[in-house]
Amino acid sequence: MEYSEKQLQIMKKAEKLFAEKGYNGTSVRDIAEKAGINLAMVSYYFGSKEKLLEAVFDYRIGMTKQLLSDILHKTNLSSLEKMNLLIDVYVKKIIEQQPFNKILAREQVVNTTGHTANLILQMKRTYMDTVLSLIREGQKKGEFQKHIDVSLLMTTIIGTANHLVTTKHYYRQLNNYEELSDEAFNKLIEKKLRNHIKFILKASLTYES
Amino acid sequence: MEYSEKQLQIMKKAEKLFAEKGYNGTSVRDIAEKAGINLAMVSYYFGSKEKLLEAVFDYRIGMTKQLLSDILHKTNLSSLEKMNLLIDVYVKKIIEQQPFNKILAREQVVNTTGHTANLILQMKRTYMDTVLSLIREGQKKGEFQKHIDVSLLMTTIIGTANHLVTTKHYYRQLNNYEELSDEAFNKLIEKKLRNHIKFILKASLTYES
Amino acid sequence: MEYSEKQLQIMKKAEKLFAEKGYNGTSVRDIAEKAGINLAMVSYYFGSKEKLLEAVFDYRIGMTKQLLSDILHKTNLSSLEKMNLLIDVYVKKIIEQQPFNKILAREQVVNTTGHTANLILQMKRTYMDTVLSLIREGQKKGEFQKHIDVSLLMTTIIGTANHLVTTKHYYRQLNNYEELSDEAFNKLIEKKLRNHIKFILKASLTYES
Amino acid sequence: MEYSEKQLQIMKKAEKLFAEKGYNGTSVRDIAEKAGINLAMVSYYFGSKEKLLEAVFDYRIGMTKQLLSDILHKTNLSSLEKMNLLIDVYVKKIIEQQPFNKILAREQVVNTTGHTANLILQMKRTYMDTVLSLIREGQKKGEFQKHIDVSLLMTTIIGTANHLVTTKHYYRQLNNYEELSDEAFNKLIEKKLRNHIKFILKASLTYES
DNA sequence: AATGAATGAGAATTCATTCAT
DNA sequence: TATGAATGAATTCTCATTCAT
Repeated sequence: MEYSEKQLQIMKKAEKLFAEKGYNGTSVRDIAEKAGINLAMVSYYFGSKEKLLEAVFDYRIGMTKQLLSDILHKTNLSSLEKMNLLIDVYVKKIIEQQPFNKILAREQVVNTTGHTANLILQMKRTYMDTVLSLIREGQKKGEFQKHIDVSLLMTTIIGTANHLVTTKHYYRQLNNYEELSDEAFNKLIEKKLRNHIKFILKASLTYES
Repeated sequence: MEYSEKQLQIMKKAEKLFAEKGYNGTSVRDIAEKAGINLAMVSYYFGSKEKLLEAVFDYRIGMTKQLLSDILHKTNLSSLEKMNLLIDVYVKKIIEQQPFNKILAREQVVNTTGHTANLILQMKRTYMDTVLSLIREGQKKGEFQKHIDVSLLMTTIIGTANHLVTTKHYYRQLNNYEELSDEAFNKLIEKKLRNHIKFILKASLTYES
Repeated sequence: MEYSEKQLQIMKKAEKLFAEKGYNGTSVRDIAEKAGINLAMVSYYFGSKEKLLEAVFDYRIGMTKQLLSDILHKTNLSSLEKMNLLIDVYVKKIIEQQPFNKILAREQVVNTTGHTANLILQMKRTYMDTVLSLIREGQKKGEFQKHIDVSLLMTTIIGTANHLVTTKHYYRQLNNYEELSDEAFNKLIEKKLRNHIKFILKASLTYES
Repeated sequence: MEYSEKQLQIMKKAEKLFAEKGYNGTSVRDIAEKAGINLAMVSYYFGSKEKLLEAVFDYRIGMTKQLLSDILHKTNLSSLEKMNLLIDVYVKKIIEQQPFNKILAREQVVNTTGHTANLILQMKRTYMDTVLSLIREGQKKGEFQKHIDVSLLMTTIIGTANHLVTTKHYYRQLNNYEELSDEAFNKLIEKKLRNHIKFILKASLTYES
C-alpha cells in the first residue's frame, strides 16, 4: 500500500496525537487541526478515523517487516552477530518510533480482532520466526544452551523495551534523570536498553544450571 | 479510603469494561447498565467518570501496597526466599487482576500527570524500594553479582509480565494454545511466567562475565 | 405499543414535518425545534430518527386496523351498508390524517423492505380481506356482478383517495378553488371524494356488459 | 430545451437513483459514480443537483406533452377511439417510465411551488384539457352520460395507475405473483391496468342512475 | 471537457453530567 | 438513595458545491 505525501502528512500528525491521547481520546477535529487541513479531508483521504489508524499500522508494520527481512538476508554474519544486530535495530526502532509504539502498546490490549489485530499478529509471527531461526542456529553451534523458551524470551525482550518506552516518564522520575534534555534522555535509554537486553539475552542463552 | 458495597460493585463492573474497551471506549451508560444501577448513580457515588477510574486505581494499588508490605515484614525469610516469594505474589496478582492490569498498562502510557499518575508512581517506588533492599541484601551476602541495574531489571520483570498478560491472545495463537479453556490457559501461563521470571532473575543476578 | 404523552407530542410534530418536507428532507433538529424539545431527546425517546418514523407508522396503522375491525364487527349491517360505511370511514380518515397519508404515499414507494414495509403490507392485507369478504357477501346476495378484480378495484379506491389528497394543491388550482379556506376546501373534497368513490364502486360492482 | 448525449446519460442514471432512493436520499456522488463521471461534472452540466432534477422533469414531461398532442391531432378517430387510444398510450407510458413516475409521485407531494411544480401543473392542465374535450365530444354524441366530474374521474385514472405502479411490490405480494419475472410481471400489470381503466371509464361514463 | 482536492455547512447520534422529584 | 428526564457539547461522517489545474 502506497500513501501520498498528503496522506503521510496526516498520518504523522494522527500518530502523534493517538500516542499522546489514545485513539478514542483523539478526535478527527484534533487531527485535522494539527495537520492544518479541513475536517472533511480525513474522511476524504482515509474513509474514516478507524481506517486512518489502520493506515498508520499498515505503514509502520510494513517498515518493520522490511527491517527484519533486511537483517535475515545479511548472509555474511554469524547467528550471534545477527542476534546482536537484531537487538540494535529493534531498540533503535523502538526509540525512534516511540509514538507508534505507544499506540501499539495500547491497541494490542483492546483490539483483539480485525485488520489491526491481524497486522500485529503477522508482525509478531515474523519476529518469532526470525528469532527462532537465529536461536536454533546458535544451539546447533553449541553457542546457546538447550532449554530455551523462545516465546517467553521474546516476551521478555519486547515487554522490557515496550515498558521502558511507554512508561519512560516514570523511569525518568524514579532514576532522577529529570534534568536531562529529551534528546539526551532518549540517547541514554537507547544505550542502556540495548546493553540491558543484550545482557539479559546472553545471561539467558548461556545460563548453566 | 474505604468504599461501600455499592461502590465496590460499580467499580468491579467498571474495571471489567475499562479493561475490555478502554476508559474512553467505555460510556457511563455501559457501566450503569452492567452494574444494574441508574445512570445518575455513577456521578452520585463517585462524582464523575474520571473519579471512578481513580477509585479503581486507589483500590487496586492499595491492595498491592499491602501485599508488598506483608512480604517485607516476614523477617524469618532469607533475601532469596523473599525475592522468590515476591515473584510468586506478583505473578499471582498479575494473573488474578488481569482486567486492572490491562487498564494500568493502557493508562500509564497516556496519563502522565494527575492523581492516577501519582498513584502509579508511588506504587512503582514501593516496588523499587522493596526490590532494591532485597538485592542489596543478596549482594552483601555474596549471593548476587555486583553489577546490577535494578531499575532496568525491574523494567524487565514488570514488562515481561505486563506484555504476556495484556497480549495473551497473541501468545495463545502463536503457541497454539487455542484449544485450552480460559482457566487452564491462565493456570498455564501463571506457572510459565513464574518460572520464567525466576529464571531470568537467577541468570541475571548470578551471571559471571 | 403504547406511547407516552411526550412521545406522542414529538410524533405529531415529526409527522407534520415528514409530510411537508419528506423523511430525508426533515432533520432531527427541525423536529426538536418544532416540538420544543432538546435535540438529544429524539434519540432519548425513540432511539433514532428512523425508529421515530416507525413509531409514527405503528401508531397510525394501529389506529386504522382498529377502525376496520370495528366496522367488520357491526353485525347488524348489510354488506352494501358496510361497504358504504367503510368508504365513509376511509375517506374521513384520509382527510383527517392527510399528513400521515403524504408520508405513507412517499415512503411506500422507496421503502420496500424493513419494519415499515411490513406494517404497510399488513395494513394492505387487512383492507384487502375486509373488502374481499364484503364483496363476496354482496355477490352471493346477487347485489354485485360476478367479474370483479377486487385487488385492482381497491387500487382504484386507494389510488384515487391518495392522489387527490397528496396533490390537492394542483386539484385546487385546476378547479379554481383557490379562494376557499383550507377548512372549507377540505370539507368540500371530503364530500366530493366520498360520493365519487361510492359512484365508482356502484358503477363497477353493478356494471352489466 | 435540448440535452446533449452526456447530459442524457447522466439524467438517466439520476432518474433511476431518484426513483430508488428518493431525491434527498440520492447523493451527487451516487449519481456521478453510476454515470461513470467525475463528481464535479454534475454541477458542470446542470449547475446543481436540483437543476438536474428539473432537467429530468423537463425531459419527461416534454415527452408526455408530445404524446398527448399527437393523439389529439389524429382527426380520423372518433372520441371513444381517441379515449381508448389515450388510455393505451398513457398506460404504456406509465409502465415504461416507472422510474420517472416514482419520482413524480413523490415530488408532487412535497414540491408545491417552483419550476418543477409548474411543469407538473402544465402537464396536468394538458391532460385535463385533452380529456375534457374528448368527454364533451362524447356527451354531445350521446355516447356518455351527462353528469361526469371530469376532474375526479381523471384523479381516479391517474391515481389508479400511479398507485399500482409505485406500490407494485405490494400488489405482487398480495396477489402471489412473486414467482413471475420482472418483465412478465410488468407485461401482466400493463394489460390488467389497461383493461381495468377502460372498464372503470366505460362503467362511469355510461352509468345510468 | 474533465479532474482531484478542498471546503464549510449540516447531518444523526452519543456523551458525561445535572436536576427536580 | 434513587430515578427518569433533560441538556449542551462533542462526536464522526456526509453533503453539495467550488476551484485551480
